Amino acid sequence: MGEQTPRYHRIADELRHLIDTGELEPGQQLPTEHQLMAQYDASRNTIRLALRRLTDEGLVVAGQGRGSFVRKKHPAAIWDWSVLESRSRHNSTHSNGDQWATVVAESGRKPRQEVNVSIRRPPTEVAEQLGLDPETALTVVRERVRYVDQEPYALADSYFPEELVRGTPLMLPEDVSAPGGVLASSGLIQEHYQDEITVRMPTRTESEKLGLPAGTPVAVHRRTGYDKDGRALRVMITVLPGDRHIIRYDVPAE
Amino acid sequence: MGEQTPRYHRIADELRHLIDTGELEPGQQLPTEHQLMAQYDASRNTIRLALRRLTDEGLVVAGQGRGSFVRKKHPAAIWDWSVLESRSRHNSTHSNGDQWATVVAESGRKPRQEVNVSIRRPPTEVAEQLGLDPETALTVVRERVRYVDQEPYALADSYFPEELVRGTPLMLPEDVSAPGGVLASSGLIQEHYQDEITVRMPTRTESEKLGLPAGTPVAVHRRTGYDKDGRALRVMITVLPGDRHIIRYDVPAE
DNA sequence: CCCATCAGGTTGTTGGAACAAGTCCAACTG
DNA sequence: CAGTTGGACTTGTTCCAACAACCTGATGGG
Repeated sequence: MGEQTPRYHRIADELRHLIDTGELEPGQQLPTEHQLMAQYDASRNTIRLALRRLTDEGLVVAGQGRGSFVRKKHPAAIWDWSVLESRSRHNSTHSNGDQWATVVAESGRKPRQEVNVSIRRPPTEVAEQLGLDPETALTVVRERVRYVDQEPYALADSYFPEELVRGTPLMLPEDVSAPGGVLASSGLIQEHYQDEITVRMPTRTESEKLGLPAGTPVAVHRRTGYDKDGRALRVMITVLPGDRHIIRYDVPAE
Repeated sequence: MGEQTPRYHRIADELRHLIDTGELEPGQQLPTEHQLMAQYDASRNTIRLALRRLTDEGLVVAGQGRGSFVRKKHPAAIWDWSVLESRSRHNSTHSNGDQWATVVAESGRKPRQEVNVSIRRPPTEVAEQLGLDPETALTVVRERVRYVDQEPYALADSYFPEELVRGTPLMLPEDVSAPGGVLASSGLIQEHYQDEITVRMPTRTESEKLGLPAGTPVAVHRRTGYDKDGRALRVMITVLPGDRHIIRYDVPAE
């Protein structure tokens, strides 16, 4: 009986095919595990393995007591960090700090953020980016959880070298409309950014804060702002659930 | 016995903690399932659920007959599609088509690609980006599988409107050093790009082509090139395994 | 009529068992 | 000594069983 491919693989493949071809529409309920057991003459374990496969691929969501459903793709929000945009705001030193709230509000949805400010030693990775000594350096950390229409949307943590922002409004746990502007008022002008985007599975805490269903990876967007001398002024790390975001850049070619 | 959090959650948490704190180092073998069964006095099912949790998070890889190991993070390759780079190549109309091979070779590693060229109707998504009729439009499709040192690295599919490239070398299934240049020789100059990055779990075929271990998401980088009249000349879709890539942009702020 | 309760259905968790398939190394054979 | 074989070990697949947690809709009481 040594089939080359396991049974639950093939069951998953058949179900996936039904989803891909649209025979099972987004939002529609899949057959129950019991029904699938009968349909494929397999044990519940095998059925559950097949279903787990689909949920891990992000095609299906299951809810205890409710059933399993074809996942409907979120209308992905466009996260435009393009060059052109930052250019169009002439001489703008606005960081994306909270022009975010503005942009969301303009699109008719309701932004909300929880802000938490603390002073502490940054992760070594961040310390390196800021050119600080990982052992001794202190940073002001602004941790934000962003919601749109009460739905968790992204995590955004900003790190500033402590000596640069001591005594500024950045250290207050309130929305700051333009952290970049605050930096600028201290003569600290972000002249260029370096963005690095990586992809991974969420940690457990990220998963909880963002309410992510299984099989949802995240993009980590790390923006480091430099002044004209090449000194790093801040690092912002944004964790974006993969099912809710498109990151967009407009790039002039020449 | 109604514990609030399931047993396999807590077992996974403990193991994850060992990994996070470095008590279990990257590459090191975890205790076998049997040992864990004894250690936690749990059934094999429960242990396997805990382990699966970790593999799904990308922290652990398991091999049949070998054991389970802490996953060692790949030395991530930096995928620099920054503005500055494309600017520094004065008047360059090079797309990233195969300056890729050059860049890889310069870093002392060995690039290889399998190229497959065909003419067919593009996915509706691509047709829209190119401003073509999804029902009738034809595109020249260049599908590449890229390897570095024999390891699969990325999938890169380019779509050109068929009428734009008819009769050009782009239709030959060979490496083309500068598809952008080829376009240019027909008077088609890409004047600006729009990049869109999304994150998702790989499809099964992507998983196979790229040899991805479980728990590895991918970034999808879609670059659309436009001429100065805003006409879309091509779409390149690159699938980048999350464990092997950092996408980088340098962005001037003003 | 409205609301609380309850029964039935559904997925989640945990235990147990057996065999399959792959890996690794030691012992054996030629 | 080289190559093969075999056995022990490990993860992979599949079955069965029972209970827990949760949701939904129907039932019945106020």
